[in-house]
Amino acid sequence: MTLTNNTFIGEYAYSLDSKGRVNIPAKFRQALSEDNENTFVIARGMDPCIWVYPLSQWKEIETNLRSLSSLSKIHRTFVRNTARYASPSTYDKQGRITLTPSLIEYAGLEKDALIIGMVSKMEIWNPVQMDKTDKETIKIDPAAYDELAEKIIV
Amino acid sequence: MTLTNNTFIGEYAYSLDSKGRVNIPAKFRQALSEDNENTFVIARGMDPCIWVYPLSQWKEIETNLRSLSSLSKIHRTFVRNTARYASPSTYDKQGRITLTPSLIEYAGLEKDALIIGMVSKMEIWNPVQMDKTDKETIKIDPAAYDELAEKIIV
DNA sequence: TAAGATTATGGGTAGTTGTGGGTAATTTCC
DNA sequence: GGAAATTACCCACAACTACCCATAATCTTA
Repeated sequence: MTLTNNTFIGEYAYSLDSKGRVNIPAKFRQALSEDNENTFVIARGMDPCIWVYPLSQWKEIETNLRSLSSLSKIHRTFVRNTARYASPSTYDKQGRITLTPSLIEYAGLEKDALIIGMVSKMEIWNPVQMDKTDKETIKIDPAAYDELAEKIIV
Repeated sequence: MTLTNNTFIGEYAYSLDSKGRVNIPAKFRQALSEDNENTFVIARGMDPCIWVYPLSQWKEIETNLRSLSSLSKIHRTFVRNTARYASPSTYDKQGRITLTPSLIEYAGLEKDALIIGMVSKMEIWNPVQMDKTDKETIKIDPAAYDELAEKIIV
């Protein structure tokens, strides 16, 4: 099956092994374009989860970060928080990446890992935390949500 | 007969086999344009059913999703909810696509599957659920319904 | 109406994928 | 500089999925 380059959709349940490795879904690996050199960049998500970017996507973020001024405190803080916990990770012959202890702790990962395709990147969640976040979603303004749906969904 | 490209109308009754496969009506396969590479994208419908998009149609949705910002919580939630349950599925030599267990459960599918043409996409229903939903339709505001009908029907 | 083509459904098999663990190379720290 | 810990790379196996073939029912067409 042909997938769009560097596009990730779907949900996958995998497990984290004792060495801190998780599988990257085969479909996601196949979607990676050549210039990514089998490498992802893992970082803190805005939600309590890990964000996983294809290398090429992360490079664009780096370019954007470069353009921010070090004179502005809010810019400095933003750059620091973004760059600080980011780390490249190449997948092994079995298709697994190794997560850093710091990110595992941040996302509260234990045995189970839920990998979610977010189109331009993917997220790794503790399923328990994902459930909790799902339930909070109900509190989101339904009018704003519907408005979005109307714009996006065919 | 030649149908308009990527346009689906009519209703078909098929069965779901033990491997989670359903037939795509031959007419619908014939209506698919070449650039779809014999592939559909299945996703959660707004009603308790499965939505089936031609690949090209889904790509438009993906493009729209890409334009949303990860800094906005409601945008993130929307992207996640949309992409999470979506999955590409190419039909096999017999014209069947494989549904994911998650979507089968969501739509409450058992043995029978009702495939409904929705013009730009199709829907897969459990016939029992479809009946139930039909009966609830009566509760829809008849004035609003008529107003729509006047706009659309020649 | 009869023969051929197409369509719907079932099941087998080879290749792929997910998961665990082992070993060698590298790094860290005293 | 050497021991301990960490990391990167490799192999093995079980489970699953995609692909293939078979058959029966239906439709098409001459």
